[in-house]
Amino acid sequence: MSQSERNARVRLVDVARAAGVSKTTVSDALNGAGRLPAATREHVRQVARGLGYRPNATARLLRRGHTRLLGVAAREYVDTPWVYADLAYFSQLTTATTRAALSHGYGVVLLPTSGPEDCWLDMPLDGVFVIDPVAGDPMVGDFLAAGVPVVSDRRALSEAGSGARENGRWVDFDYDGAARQVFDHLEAAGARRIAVVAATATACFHQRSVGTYHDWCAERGREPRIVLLPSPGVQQMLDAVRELLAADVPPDALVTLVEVSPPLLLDTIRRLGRSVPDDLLLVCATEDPAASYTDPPVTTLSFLPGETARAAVDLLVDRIEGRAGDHGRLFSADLRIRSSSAFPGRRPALG
Amino acid sequence: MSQSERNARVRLVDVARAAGVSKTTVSDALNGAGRLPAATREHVRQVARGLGYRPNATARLLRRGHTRLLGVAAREYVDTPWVYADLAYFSQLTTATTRAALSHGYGVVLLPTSGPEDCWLDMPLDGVFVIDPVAGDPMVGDFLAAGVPVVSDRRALSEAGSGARENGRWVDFDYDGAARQVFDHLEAAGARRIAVVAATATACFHQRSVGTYHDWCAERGREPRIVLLPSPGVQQMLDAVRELLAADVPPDALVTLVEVSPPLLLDTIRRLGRSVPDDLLLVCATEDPAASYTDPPVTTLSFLPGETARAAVDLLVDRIEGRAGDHGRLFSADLRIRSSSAFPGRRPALG
DNA sequence: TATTCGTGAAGGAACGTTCCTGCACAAGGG
DNA sequence: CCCTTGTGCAGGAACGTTCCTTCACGAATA
Repeated sequence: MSQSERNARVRLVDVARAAGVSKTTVSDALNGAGRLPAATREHVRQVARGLGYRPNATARLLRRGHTRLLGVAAREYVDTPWVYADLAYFSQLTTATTRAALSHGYGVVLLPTSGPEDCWLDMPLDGVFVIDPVAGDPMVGDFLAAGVPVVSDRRALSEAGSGARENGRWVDFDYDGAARQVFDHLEAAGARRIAVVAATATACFHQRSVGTYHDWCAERGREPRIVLLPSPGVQQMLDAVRELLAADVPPDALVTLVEVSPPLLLDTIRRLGRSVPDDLLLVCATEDPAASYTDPPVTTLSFLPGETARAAVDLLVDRIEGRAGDHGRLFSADLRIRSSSAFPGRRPALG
Repeated sequence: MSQSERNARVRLVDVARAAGVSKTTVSDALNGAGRLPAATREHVRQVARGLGYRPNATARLLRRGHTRLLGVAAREYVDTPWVYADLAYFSQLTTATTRAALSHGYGVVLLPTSGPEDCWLDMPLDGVFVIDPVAGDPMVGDFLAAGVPVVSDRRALSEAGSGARENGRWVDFDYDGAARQVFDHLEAAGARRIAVVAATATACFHQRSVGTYHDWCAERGREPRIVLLPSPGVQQMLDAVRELLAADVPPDALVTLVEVSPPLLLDTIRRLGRSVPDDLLLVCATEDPAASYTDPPVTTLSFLPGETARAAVDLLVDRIEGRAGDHGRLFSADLRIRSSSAFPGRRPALG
């Protein structure tokens, strides 16, 4: 008795027995369905409340066929000692994804990026948003094969093959265009020796931006100046900047592709005896709102985590709920020009 | 035919039929259970692979009785237009929770903090971490009543009543002690006019710290100086600091309880013509690692999101998996003293 | 030769819901 | 008085697994 009492949750049939009705009646009464007189409905509810009945979520799910749960995984930095969510971009992306999902009535599951093979398939998901998949990502293929709708980038979906056309949707970025926008702007502002700080990750954003930078330099016969960080981290980042500025012919413009606190970077540059924008133009790829409150305000390149997440979730939910909709969305990064990247006298309109 | 073909996922029985065996055999073959000769096992696996069979996660869950899914909800800012996850503390807390959960083999669901009543009970969770519950929080009570183990703070659990002793575990903070530590430190460093910036949220950390500040001032016959922000936000925060420093008799120490970028705050103070720590001692409650890289480095009060999350998840998983374990953990905030809060000549040992 | 034993595999209950089908009964129309 | 219609509710299938029980059969033992 004490055994069954201890861990036996009260079920629908228990309520039915106690109320002297069938389980159909209980289910209908609690869900507001069926043809029941108010009296019966109320009576059943009383009994259910009295017994402390709570429906079993899993059983409901099985019956209903959907879980209203969306998975999110940032794959780019799989198997690194540090965690993607520590980066502002991913943090904002997951936050925005959560918000968007909730507005559609979906919960969000943060997925393991590593673990036993196929372990992600154990989660009862209605759809998945795979952020920055690695090349030939098995996760994308696994979910598509399991019939779970996926939003990821276009390349990953086409790699995954069959099932992708049916269940895959994509959200892509024009990384090349974004990088060129930055370099063109700096050149127009007078920069001739642009330096770039990026990370050596598999991060396709970094890889492609660095590639674009090489192309851009080659087209102009310039020498590329790049520092590649093995890992993100405040100290590594600042050290890289110190090293760059200590060169015999220091750069006259700096582009940071790795996340760094803009006011901190500005502070560091100041301590090195340089002045922004007089000695050095500065553009930061960052999501930190602090950039617009510094002196001078810092020009930023944002990858619009909020918009991206919203689009991804909309695409996913349309697919899940069987509505027609776009097959993908192409985003362009948002370059917000501020004083840190305009030489005095030729500042752009935007202060 | 095309209808059933289109959306009918291949099930265990389909594999069984195709392989000419029973579902038991298929289940055993795929799960490595039962007494099967290697030949049969391999044959079944071939057929399953050929049909593209993927087990249904929900059905498994129902059978197994557990989902290996943990819920996380930050309740403090329920029904505010902005989202808790935008704050560094909560962001780090959820990240750390995710990491800890994954290390135990659990996924994490970010829960809606608002929505139709009881909507959180629709999620198939093995346990829940309710961060900063509001007074008389229904979420804590609902989960406990549904037999779902909960980790939250001690007060919320005792309010929730029955079921709490059995299924509840707690993680508490010594807010009062932390606040006193800060004020005592500033007084020892020579401060006589301490100002505090906090938020008017239901945030128990802010409420209690402000209360402690009042007590602390009363004990010394000092006049409390407090600015309460209606909402967090970079602009509001900086405006509050400007207002404080513009007073006829400006404060000689500043304690910020709301999240703000330390280098940005320092920058703002500098632009107001004040110097840290000469004119103003500074202590920030923040999780931003940038604090130690500024000039001067900023004294911080951290609420140890990493440790808190790890402890909460350990407590939860112990309970779920039926292991004995602690009933709770009390944390004390981590005051890391740096140069920003030491008058020249009486700097503490820690640089 | 009759009995045990171990192996290989099938059948079916169970998990806890939802929902389709159907029955009994009362009221109303012909 | 019979047939229809509608109401109130019960029974049971289904969702797709896992796993307990049973069973057949060939080999080894008495």
